[in-house]
Amino acid sequence: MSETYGIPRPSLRRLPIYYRHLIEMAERQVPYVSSKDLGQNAGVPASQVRKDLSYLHEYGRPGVGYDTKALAGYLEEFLGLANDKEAILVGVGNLGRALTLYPGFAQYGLQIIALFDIDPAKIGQTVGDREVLPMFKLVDLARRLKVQMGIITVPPHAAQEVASAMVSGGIKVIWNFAPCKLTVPAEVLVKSEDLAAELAALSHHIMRRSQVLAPATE
Amino acid sequence: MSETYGIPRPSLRRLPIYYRHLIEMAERQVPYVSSKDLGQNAGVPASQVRKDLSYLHEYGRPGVGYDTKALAGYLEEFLGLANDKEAILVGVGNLGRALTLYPGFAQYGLQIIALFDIDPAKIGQTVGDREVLPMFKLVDLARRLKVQMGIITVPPHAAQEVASAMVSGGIKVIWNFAPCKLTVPAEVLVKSEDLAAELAALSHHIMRRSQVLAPATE
DNA sequence: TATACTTTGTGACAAAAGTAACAAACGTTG
DNA sequence: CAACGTTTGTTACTTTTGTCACAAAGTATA
Ligand SMILES: NC(=O)c1ccc[n+]([C@@H]2O[C@H](COP(=O)([O-])OP(=O)(O)OC[C@H]3O[C@@H](n4cnc5c(N)ncnc54)[C@H](O)[C@@H]3O)[C@@H](O)[C@H]2O)c1
Ligand SMILES: NC(=O)c1ccc[n+]([C@@H]2O[C@H](COP(=O)([O-])OP(=O)(O)OC[C@H]3O[C@@H](n4cnc5c(N)ncnc54)[C@H](O)[C@@H]3O)[C@@H](O)[C@H]2O)c1
Repeated sequence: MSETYGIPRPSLRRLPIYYRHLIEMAERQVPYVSSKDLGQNAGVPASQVRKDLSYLHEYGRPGVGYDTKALAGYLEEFLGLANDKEAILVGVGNLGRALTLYPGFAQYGLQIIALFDIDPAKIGQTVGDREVLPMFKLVDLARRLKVQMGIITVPPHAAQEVASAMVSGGIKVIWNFAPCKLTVPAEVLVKSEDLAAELAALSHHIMRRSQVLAPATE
Repeated sequence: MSETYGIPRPSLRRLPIYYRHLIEMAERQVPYVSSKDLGQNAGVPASQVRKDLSYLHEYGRPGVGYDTKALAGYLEEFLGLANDKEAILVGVGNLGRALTLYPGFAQYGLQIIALFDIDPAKIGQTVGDREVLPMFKLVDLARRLKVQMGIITVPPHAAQEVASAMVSGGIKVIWNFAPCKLTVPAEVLVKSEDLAAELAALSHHIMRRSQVLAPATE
């Protein structure tokens, strides 16, 4: 069962897309949004949208659509976007810096409250108001501040040790950008973002595409 | 049918993970790798690995496993990782810079051959040996060099116009990091990496987790 | 060679996800 | 208010994906 307290995983992952469209529509003062609308924006059929929303228990009005603000508010609550979520980020390299400086995450309630690195040259530097701290402070800080999320942007060979430190610090959710497998206790959730793997899958498409399109002899 | 020339999409996306483990094992001179091994590394059951590999037509040896180098080589060919794929990247901000400077993509055959931005302050700058070019050069350059992939790392409000320019330049595959929907002709493949949406889905888990774990009264 | 292990490939089955269809609900228009 | 178009919630169905189980194929050992 890949369910997550009642809602299938693929549905859950579509909700933020709907949410984003609703916010946009709310800004434009559009009072109602239809499943057709939401579907076109998300690239899924309207029936899919209705099914996804039926897992939640917020209802729309036949002939009209969904109340824009009400549904946006409900999704915000369901996804916990209004709740503040505090995170630490380890590995202040190019990617870590980009994630730290990205303002979009704050709109979803994420606060990156501390940065860590092993490189003495980086420790003490400031990135977006936050100072880069040495690794030995990680476990204690995470524990003291009850940090909810850990973001890993170190090279893969260092990722496991960072993950273990986060676990020691009581962190229960890890967002991992290093291309490797992490071993953690069962109660810890690891979500990996493997961009290189996505690229490799895309690479296959590019090949097949040029094969199909180039020798147009047939 | 979400098949991709015979192989289901989820299987295709697991292949790079297997590939990575095989490369590691090859470096350690391990001659054979079993489906159990591959599965543990990828976080899927061994039967899943065998099924995925059965879509390709490279076979393993019962009682032994898969020939490490042979399978790695076959996956490399199947995924087209050895083929050079030329890409342009538009939007040399924090994320664009990180992607440009990341050496890992080159291992998968990706060459980012040109950078573009609209900001006069960035045009002419150099990022990892590549000069940032003005937007008006995009279409012509893409067409002349038969660029295969476009990478979009501009703010969402600018993404559609960039995508359209890429299409005009004959680009057939777009890797989009802006959190928005892109409308392109059917023959163009868009793969979107929506990190904020992933975060929002994670946010839901964090909420549910703290609810389940904190009030342990029941 | 016989026997005791491993491990593969696959076909049958189970679960999950997506699609389509439609009655019921609603608004609008004349 | 009746007729018509729109849109919902849900059910039934199809397709896709994942899991399991096992015969067959291989290795190792005595
Ligand atoms: N940059 C990208 O576009 C990109 C794309 C895909 C994947 N990734 C992955 O993301 C991760 C980070 O990539 P990057 O480009 O930012 O790398 P980077 O080399 O720029 O940064 C890595 C940082 O981690 C620090 N670090 C190394 N070992 C550490 C340790 N044991 N503890 C704490 N800090 C440590 C380094 O000092 C450095 O600051 C890598 O795993 C990479 O494979 C990056
Ligand atoms: N940085 C992150 O961690 C992160 C995370 C999730 C999503 N994103 C998305 O990735 C994209 C880039 O993020 P970023 O943090 O690098 O932003 P950024 O503001 O640092 O960089 C954006 C760049 O795009 C350029 N640009 C703007 N309009 C343009 C146009 N019309 N044509 C060409 N170039 C243009 C800007 O000059 C700037 O250099 C955004 O869409 C953002 O939402 C970023």
